[in-house]
Amino acid sequence: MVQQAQSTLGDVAKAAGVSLATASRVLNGTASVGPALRDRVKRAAERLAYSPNAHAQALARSSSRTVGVICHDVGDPYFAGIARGVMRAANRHDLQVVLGSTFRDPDREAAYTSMMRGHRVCAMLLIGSGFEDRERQEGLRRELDRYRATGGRVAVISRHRGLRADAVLPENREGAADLARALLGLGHRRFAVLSGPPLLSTVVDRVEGFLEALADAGVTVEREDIVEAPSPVTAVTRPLSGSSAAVCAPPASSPRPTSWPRVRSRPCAT
Amino acid sequence: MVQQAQSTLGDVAKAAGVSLATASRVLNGTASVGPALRDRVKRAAERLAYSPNAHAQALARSSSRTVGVICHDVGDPYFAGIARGVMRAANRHDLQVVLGSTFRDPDREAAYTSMMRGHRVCAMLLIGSGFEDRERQEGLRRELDRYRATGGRVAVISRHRGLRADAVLPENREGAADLARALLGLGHRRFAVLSGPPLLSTVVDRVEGFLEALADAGVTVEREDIVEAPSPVTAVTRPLSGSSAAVCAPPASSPRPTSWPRVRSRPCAT
DNA sequence: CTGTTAGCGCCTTCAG
DNA sequence: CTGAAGGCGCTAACAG
Repeated sequence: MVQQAQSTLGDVAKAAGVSLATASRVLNGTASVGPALRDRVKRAAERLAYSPNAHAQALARSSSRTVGVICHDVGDPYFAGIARGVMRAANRHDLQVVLGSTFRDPDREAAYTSMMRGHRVCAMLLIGSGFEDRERQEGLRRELDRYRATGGRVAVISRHRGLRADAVLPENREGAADLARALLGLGHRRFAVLSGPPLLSTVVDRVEGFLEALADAGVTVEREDIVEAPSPVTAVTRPLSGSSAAVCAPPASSPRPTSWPRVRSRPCAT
Repeated sequence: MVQQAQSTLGDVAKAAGVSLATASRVLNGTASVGPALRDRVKRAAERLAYSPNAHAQALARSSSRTVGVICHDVGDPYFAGIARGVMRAANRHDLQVVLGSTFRDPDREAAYTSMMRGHRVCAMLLIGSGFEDRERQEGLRRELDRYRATGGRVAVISRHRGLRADAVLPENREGAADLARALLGLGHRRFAVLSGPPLLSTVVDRVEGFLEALADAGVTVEREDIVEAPSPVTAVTRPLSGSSAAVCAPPASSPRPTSWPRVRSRPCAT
């Protein structure tokens, strides 16, 4: 099979015997064009199997209707569920979506953000726990600030540490504290904590909230009774989210108890 | 906050006191540049928070490392799982992914394919059952053929009807037939079929396979005993895949029995 | 209404 | 090793 070249607007215009501008106009409905010409253009476009080059358009218009979505892992039901909502919204608003799965690698996350900045996405959505990594976190903040400085919008879910952005935040710390208090109320006094990888902020938050609430009641947990699962639990049919092994908060992907998680929506001052 | 303009390669070049070409070269590592200039360019780029415009690049290079993925619904564990694998592969090969969820709307599917053609993705992946719709199916075929004619690669999962493309195909018909025979072997003689929406090819295939196997044994199913769930079953915590209500094949998202599904991988002659 | 003409931001020969 | 210039495909003023 021969690799034909994609036909361009110029080709269409020529084939229709009109100017480039006219062709562009009818194909975009930008301005009214005589029925005769319009018809010829449309016919030519169809005949040449014309498909407007989105890059050229984006460049010429210097804008594009695409948003970037970055999550830890679309395969995770938690993220998949959110992604689903994003896709529905995208459909509704006729937006394109470029997706990134970091697989919980902070470097990959950084790579994605800059790649999306390069793509000039009009908005960026970061979903999932941040990382406990001073330097990288700082780098991310800078990158996002640059992005916002040139008109980009960024929103985050479940991460807040030093990111100036619209955010929806599950109250991990509070939720874990509630759990601790509930357990205390039941009369328990000795605890062990099975937590997730401590490089995830959400994990740290939950453990801290849990321990603090205990501490307030004069209960302490032995260091050795806090065990950290090095990575998401995968010994199940479907991978669970990063912190699913944390006993101090239900897995994000489990059915949401009536009162959990409490979510705080924090708009970002522009 | 003021909406600053993104700085361009030109800006960087000017700030570094070099030509556009040189700036381009150091930023792309395309050719060797004197250490002095190289340093000035890099510094300028950093200072200006330069981010190469991907669209401009794609246009100039007339190529881009992005692939398109279209599925029925990323929120569905079945598709989420596949998407996960796609993302991993994309990461490995440094490919960008633009994602589409059709929510089982054939029109939206068509919109996505042409949108991705416009984006000049280097490959397109269609995941999930096709639709039983002569006309639309034909339209899709034409669109994909045009895409392939200009160098595009297309692969499909779980759909075959008249699409010339690399494919991995679960053997719905055969699997359903197997099930029927197994049931017959158990001594059953009266059947009812709870199936999915009949506009999905996979559903039709399964039902047909099931009924045919029964027919071969001289067993028929009353028309009224074949009930079609109009849409995917959603009365569960997580949405199941389109055909999950079909009794003649396990839901795609359920743990895979040792011997199911049988998958056929059909490479596409180029 | 229709055509001409600049760019959009970057890459890439082609000379020097 | 470095710079100048043409072009990628399309849009958006401007003139007719």
